[in-house]
Amino acid sequence: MTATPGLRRDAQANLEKLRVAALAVFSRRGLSAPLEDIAREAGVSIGTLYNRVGSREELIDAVVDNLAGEKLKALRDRTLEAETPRAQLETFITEMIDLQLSDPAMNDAMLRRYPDAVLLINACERSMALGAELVETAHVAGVLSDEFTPEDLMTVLWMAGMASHDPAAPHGWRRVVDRSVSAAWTDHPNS
Amino acid sequence: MTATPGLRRDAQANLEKLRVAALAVFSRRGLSAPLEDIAREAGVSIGTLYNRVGSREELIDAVVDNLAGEKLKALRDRTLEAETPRAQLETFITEMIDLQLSDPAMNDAMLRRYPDAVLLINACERSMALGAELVETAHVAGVLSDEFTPEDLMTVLWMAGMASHDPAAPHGWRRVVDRSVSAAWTDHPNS
DNA sequence: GTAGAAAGTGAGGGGCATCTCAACATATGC
DNA sequence: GCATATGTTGAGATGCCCCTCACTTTCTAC
Repeated sequence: MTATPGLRRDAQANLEKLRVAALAVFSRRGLSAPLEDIAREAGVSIGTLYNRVGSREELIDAVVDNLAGEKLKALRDRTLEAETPRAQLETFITEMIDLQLSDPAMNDAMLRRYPDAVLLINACERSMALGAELVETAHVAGVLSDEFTPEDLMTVLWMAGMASHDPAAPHGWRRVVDRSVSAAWTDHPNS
Repeated sequence: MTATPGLRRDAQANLEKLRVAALAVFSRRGLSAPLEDIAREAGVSIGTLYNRVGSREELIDAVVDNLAGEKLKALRDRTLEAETPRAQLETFITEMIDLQLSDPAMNDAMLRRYPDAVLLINACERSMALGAELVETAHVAGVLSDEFTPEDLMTVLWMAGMASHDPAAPHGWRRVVDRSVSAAWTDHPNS
């Protein structure tokens, strides 16, 4: 993809193998998976991993597009397709939670573990900014209580993230999350 | 306290020193504090710690009364002093959250880390059973929506626990927690 | 071809915590 | 007193994971 110039051909290839492996391992086991596993899956030594990417954070950033970027972009698109401010915010929330549920890496991302993975954090911030906009739009449209702030949205998503991969979380966490949002609507479902 | 018979006098004393140290360290740093630190604080070697108590879980259970039992009992008492079902449940919730906020060990306990610390888990279960009763009493009294189940209470407390010692938690988590409860009342504050 | 720069390798060192065990100490019963 | 069962000790083994670096291999430009 992004041919890094001044990199020997084998190094380039290894970097690519590492990207592929990192993507697979991160997606399966989350962003805290042992780097040794990624090197092994790439068919490369741990030393090479460190030669190519200086740290876990850089490795994350090297795969951020496939890891999170695309998914968040798709989420944004589907969100903006919705017709009403309410439907938009609802789409945003449910899809974000689904993402967290289905993808341990996305979950780690949204929870800001690895705050030094700059590109990843940026991608998350952008999504959160969209979320905040949707909240404000809903306020202006008069369909969402002013009591429900953008920060409340962050909280609700944070909670979903924490719950979604904790076996000790109460089974009914989703009820509470859903209700926290649905209680804030001030309209009938189609405005 | 509980003189364990068939234990030599010095061993008995060391066990007591370990209890004291464990209580202090757990309270300060949570139930996952290194056992070496507890041994050091007790003025005893790590080997002795393992001789006296076979594992972290047993050590937790050995101090469970002072660690959680008393506090939970006090909480129960203050809860039952309240005059109305609503006031009782409110007391229970706010005091439980305060406990989690102020005491890392209580937090670990309520979150069921260390599920093998049997006595600790029992103590927590008892508190949770009280919470569930209060919810049901409030239902019967007609002051709490039937939509708010005992499991919702667990969820809310779990969430508070997760948030209270996570620096990455959104600042406004308490808003959402409080609202999840207050939205469920069906009366005016004094029934 | 070949030299020399670039890259690959993986054993090993470091951190952190758990847990063990052979050598050493002491309380207790006779 | 003294034998001995009972305790204590702490260095070191184990388990994870991170990261480095002296040595080997491979590319590539000439």
